[in-house]
Amino acid sequence: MLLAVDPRSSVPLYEQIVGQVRAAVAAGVLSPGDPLPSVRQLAADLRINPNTVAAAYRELERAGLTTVQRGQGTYVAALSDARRDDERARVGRVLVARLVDEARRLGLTPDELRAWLDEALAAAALPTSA
Amino acid sequence: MLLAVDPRSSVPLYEQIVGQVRAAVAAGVLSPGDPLPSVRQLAADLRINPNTVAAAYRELERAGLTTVQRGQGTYVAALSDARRDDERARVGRVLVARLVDEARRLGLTPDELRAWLDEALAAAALPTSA
Amino acid sequence: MLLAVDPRSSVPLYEQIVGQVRAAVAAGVLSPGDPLPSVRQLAADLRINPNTVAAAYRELERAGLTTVQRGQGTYVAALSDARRDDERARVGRVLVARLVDEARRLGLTPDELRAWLDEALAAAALPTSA
Amino acid sequence: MLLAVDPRSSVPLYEQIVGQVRAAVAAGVLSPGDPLPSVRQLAADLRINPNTVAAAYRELERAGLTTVQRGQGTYVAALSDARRDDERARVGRVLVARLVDEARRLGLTPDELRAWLDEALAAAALPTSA
DNA sequence: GTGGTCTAGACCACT
DNA sequence: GTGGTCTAGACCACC
Repeated sequence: MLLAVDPRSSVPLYEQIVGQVRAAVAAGVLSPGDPLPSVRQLAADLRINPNTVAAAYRELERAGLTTVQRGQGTYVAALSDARRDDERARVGRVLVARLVDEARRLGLTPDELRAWLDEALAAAALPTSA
Repeated sequence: MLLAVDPRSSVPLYEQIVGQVRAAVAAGVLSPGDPLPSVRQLAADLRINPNTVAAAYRELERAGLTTVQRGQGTYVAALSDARRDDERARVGRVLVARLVDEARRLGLTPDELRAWLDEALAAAALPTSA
Repeated sequence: MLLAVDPRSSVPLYEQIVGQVRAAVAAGVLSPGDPLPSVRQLAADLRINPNTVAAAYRELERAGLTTVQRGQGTYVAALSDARRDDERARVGRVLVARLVDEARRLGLTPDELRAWLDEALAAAALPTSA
Repeated sequence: MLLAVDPRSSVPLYEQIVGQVRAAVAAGVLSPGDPLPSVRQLAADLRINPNTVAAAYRELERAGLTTVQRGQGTYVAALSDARRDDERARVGRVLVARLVDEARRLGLTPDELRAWLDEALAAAALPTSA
């Protein structure tokens, strides 16, 4: 099971799905031509309404990340390298924005966030360049 | 005028107010015992609905940043103690660690993360110092 | 009443609404800051389900043609001149595509279409340049 | 191979087939009495579902372009008479007039319309001559 | 079987 | 009051 949703999150279910597919495409977990689960199948797996899955798939299709073969199913679209980099950046920005949003609620300061980020990066030993 | 809101922001008006009061307290612009403007006064100044200001004040009170003197008004509460700061830092580090963890899976670089963080902080207009 | 839909058309109701708002914005009938009818009001006027109107408004908002003021309503967004020209071209292309689509079903040829277009343009005496 | 289809086009497969047969008849590539490939043969050639081919043949038969000899196959019908051409032209002119009418309201120029028409014709791959 | 559209009705957050 | 989300269930075109 590639996808999972948290019904208690304040993030809408369909946005959770969109975000996870976006992330999977950006990370290369999903490649062009790969099929997505059918609307009904995914809805059954996630125990949510098919319309909710359909809303997520519609958004992915409009964003150009998937193509729909009528009567066949939904597939990951071919993306140019530049487009895929855009996706990667987009997903990254969303992750960071989520952090900042939560930090705002907690009253954390930018300096604290930057310091903690440097700490965590050092600990995780991420590659220093793309 | 200490406070200002942007009605077109996606951040709820009442959270904008909460965040700015939080920042003012953290920055020492507002000190324990200082009065906040009355709900009606602030609503008139910001040209927003008094209910919205009241919602913000309610959240501040719940968060322990202010105390309400019935019939008198709202005042900045005594600052939370050092233990509360520790807790804040712990939560913050967890949030940042989660971001770094997800970023690693996506192959994002530290430089990208730092740049996006600065972007998001600028957009959110968080207080610039503790 | 600015908007009208044809329930017998094969074009989805929500796309009819989107198309008409797009056209109204491109033609300057709707200007930045103008309010759109509320979702419920328009649904009642058109005698369709509010969800259908909401789907149209959601698409307009994602396309950047409208801004939503939470709790207030939906308004036409400010557009750059370039963006507005893009809209105009987009609407024009949609109109032409609709013609070509119908022509395809009828088995009309490109030469016929071009000849009839020239005829109709001469009859209508459209301005010869923008 | 006379026919080819694009499974990723938004034009239904069966309509692609119908349009191509129509074009072939109009262009004289197919003459009255000529046989069409069998449903199964064409489906195999195009690697699509025989039901889809059958749907296309059904529409051609309904449109009067082909006749079905039970147990024998499908053949191109005798061409429709001059009156049918007149009717076609009448409908075509109405469609074009509608476009020009709407274009005038939007302030579109003849040059733009002609350019977009050429674009759309190229994209739709209509037959290039009657 | 696939996805697409629409209706109906519910609940929510925000103003 | 406003729009946003979700469920349930229907019907459709296409393969």
